[in-house]
Amino acid sequence: MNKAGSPSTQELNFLSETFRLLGDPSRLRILLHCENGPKSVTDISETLDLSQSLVSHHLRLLRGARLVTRVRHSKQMFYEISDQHVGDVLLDMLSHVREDRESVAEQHVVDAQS
Amino acid sequence: MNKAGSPSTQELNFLSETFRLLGDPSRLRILLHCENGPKSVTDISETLDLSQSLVSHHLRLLRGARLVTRVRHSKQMFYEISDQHVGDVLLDMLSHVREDRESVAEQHVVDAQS
DNA sequence: AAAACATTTGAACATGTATTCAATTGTTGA
DNA sequence: TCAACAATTGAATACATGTTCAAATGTTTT
Repeated sequence: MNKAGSPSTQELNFLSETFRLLGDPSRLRILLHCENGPKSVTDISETLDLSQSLVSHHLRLLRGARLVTRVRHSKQMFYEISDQHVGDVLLDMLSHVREDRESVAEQHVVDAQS
Repeated sequence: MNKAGSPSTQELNFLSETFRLLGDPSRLRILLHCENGPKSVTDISETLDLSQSLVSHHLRLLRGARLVTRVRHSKQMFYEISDQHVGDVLLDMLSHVREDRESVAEQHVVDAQS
C-alpha cells in the first residue's frame, strides 16, 4: 500500500494540478458559490460579476479536474461540487488561513514590544 | 460571525494565494518532504534533486504564506510545516485525488461498453 | 425554420511565474 | 582573518495562464 506521505509522480501531478486550480480567486469564488447547491452559468456569471465566457472557461478546467460536475436542465447547465471532499478541503484551508491571520496579529503585538 | 461559505475579499485572496503555492509540483514535493520532520535546505535540495537556489526561492514563498517555519541550527536552516492543518489538507486532497482516479477508471470501463 | 436564449469554443494578448545563473550574505572552524 | 560551507538574493528568461472578444454550438419556443 502506498503511504500517504509518498505519492507517486502521477499522483503528485494530479495533486498539484488540483491545488493550482484552486489557486485562482475567480475559480475559488465559483467553487464557493457552487457549495450552496447547483448553479447555472448565467447565475454564477451574474452573481459574481464575471463574464459568461470567463465562467465557462473556468468551469471547463474545474470539470477537467473533476472538481465540479454538471447536469443539463433544459437550456441551462447546472454545476455543482463533485465531491464533499472538495468542500471539506476548502473549509479546512479557510480555517487555517483564519487561524494564521490571528497568529500574525498576535505576533504584531509581540514585535511592537521588542 | 462570518459564515464559512462567504469569506471576505481579503480572506479569499489569502485562500487562493495559499492554494496557488500548493499548486506547483516542486513546492508540493518540498512540503511533503518536510512532513517527516524539519529538513535543511541542502537535504531538501539533494533528496528532491532540485538546485539549492530553487529550493530557497520556494521556501521563501512558502514561508511568506506561513506554510513553513524555519529554525537555525549552526550553519544550517531547518524548515518544517508550520501547522498540522496544512498537513491535513495535503492528506485530504491526496485521498480525494485517489478516490477520483479510481472513479475515472470505472468510467473508462463504462465508456468502453457504450 | 427562424428567432431567442444559454453555453461553449478558439484566438489573441498581457501578465505572472518557475527556473537558472551569478553574486552576496551569514556562519563555523583553522 | 582566511578559507570553507550553507543559504539567500537579484536579474534574466522562457513559459504558462487569466481574461477578453468574436464566433460557433446547442436548446427551446413560436
